[in-house]
Amino acid sequence: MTTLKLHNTKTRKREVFTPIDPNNVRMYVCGPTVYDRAHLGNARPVIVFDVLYRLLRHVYGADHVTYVRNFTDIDDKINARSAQSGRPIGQITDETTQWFLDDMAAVGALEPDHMPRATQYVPQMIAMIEDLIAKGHAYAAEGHVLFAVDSYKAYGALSGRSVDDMIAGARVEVAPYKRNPMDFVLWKPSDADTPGWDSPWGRGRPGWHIECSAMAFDLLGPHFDIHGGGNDLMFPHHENEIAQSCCAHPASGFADVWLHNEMLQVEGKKMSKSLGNFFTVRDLLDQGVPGEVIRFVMLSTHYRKPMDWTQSKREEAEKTLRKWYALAITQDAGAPDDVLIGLLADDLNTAGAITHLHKLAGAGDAAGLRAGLRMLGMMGDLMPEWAAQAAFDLTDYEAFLSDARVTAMETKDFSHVDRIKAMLTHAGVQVKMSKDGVILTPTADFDADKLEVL
RNA sequence: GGCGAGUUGGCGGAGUGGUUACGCAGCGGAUUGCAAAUCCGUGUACAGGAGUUCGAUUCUCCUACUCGCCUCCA
Repeated sequence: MTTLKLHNTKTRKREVFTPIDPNNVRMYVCGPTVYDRAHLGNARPVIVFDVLYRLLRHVYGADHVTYVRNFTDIDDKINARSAQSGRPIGQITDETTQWFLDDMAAVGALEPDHMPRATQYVPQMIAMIEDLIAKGHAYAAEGHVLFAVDSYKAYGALSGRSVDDMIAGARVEVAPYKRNPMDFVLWKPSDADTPGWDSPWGRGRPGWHIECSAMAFDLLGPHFDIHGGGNDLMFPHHENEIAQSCCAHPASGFADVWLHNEMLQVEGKKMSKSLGNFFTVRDLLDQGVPGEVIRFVMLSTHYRKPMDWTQSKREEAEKTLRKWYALAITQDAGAPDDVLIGLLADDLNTAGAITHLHKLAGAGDAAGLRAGLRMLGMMGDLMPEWAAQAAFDLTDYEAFLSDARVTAMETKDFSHVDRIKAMLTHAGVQVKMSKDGVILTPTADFDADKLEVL
């Protein structure tokens, strides 16, 4: 069996992965808060953990992996969006959830086995909060319930911070009802205009962190294998999840392995609305960037390194995929080879895997290339339309150019041929002329309108 | 200030205690009416300093720089 190694944030080491139960390898990844389109950065963890999901299924069997990714549909950002737009919350979250699923499918992500929504797990959250209060790890105050960080000695272990350091950092919300400034909210009261559920502490809504703890517990149990997410979630979200779950289920240990992907940048800078380089996955798709190109670019950088989205990477990825698909389509996929699996098993070396695909392509191994592409979640059973050679019927132009060329061969006057060629090139058509004839291929820049001058 | 990640050739990006990936671009050649495409060949790198070692880009320490988090942002 393949030995899987993963970099565990908890220990800051690359460790051999040993599943708790090889017949049911369990993974939880923090999903989106559904209030708007997913931006490109949101796609990174989805794609990274999708590769891990595929790898786990490959190693342990498709029926022996349980992957959970939640939808956070209770959140003050959603409430704010509703108040501002006047639209009902349910409408916003339903719509946004579907957008997310559509966009992630477009970048080749498989759907997880379970996609729980926070709104469906409020009773479990309340039960967990009650349990934490009963065990002395939480307290109710002024309609809130707060987690007492002093009650959990290991608080801060994941992110390497001590409570004292964090208080020294001083940017914590101080509230009169908090015993310790670092205590965080498990439950908070809702006014009449805010969504709320009845609870022992009055009508209110859960805090963000308890949502994930409760859903993970309900679907995966108190002790499971892998918990993933972006490294910006490490603190406070994941730290708080650990505190809640470990205190509610002291003997369990929660997740064995913590995986965090690095952030995404755009042309060397953090993506932000103020810099004007903010865009969504849908924006790219609408611009005609194929989902597989997005996926390819994402996978070309190791998940624990900052990944820079640039125009040149996008173009290079598209060029490479076109070339590979043309070769891979000629044969059915075999099984992915051991070298490729070995690379992925080594802490998800997707960049190394792509290099390996370059080698397979260079060797003309169509079946191997196709299997490798499939393993990485690219190229299904059919040639993707965007990469197909004949996206536009150029046969008339081929005949036209070919005739002109035959004439030119006799007259030795190639000026007419050169003019036609220049126009075709200008329209984004690749012109290949050889002894065998003329072949026209549309490129990424193909623009049919520019052909009309002919 | 605290915590963490990173710094590899023109660009992107792996990896390794000794033999200098890979892709793109470049250069040379084959081919071509000219090109393109293709094929063949080819140059350039491990932030700086100290240490460990027979030997370090790879291990340890220090410095510099970059980035992220410390505010319910993946």
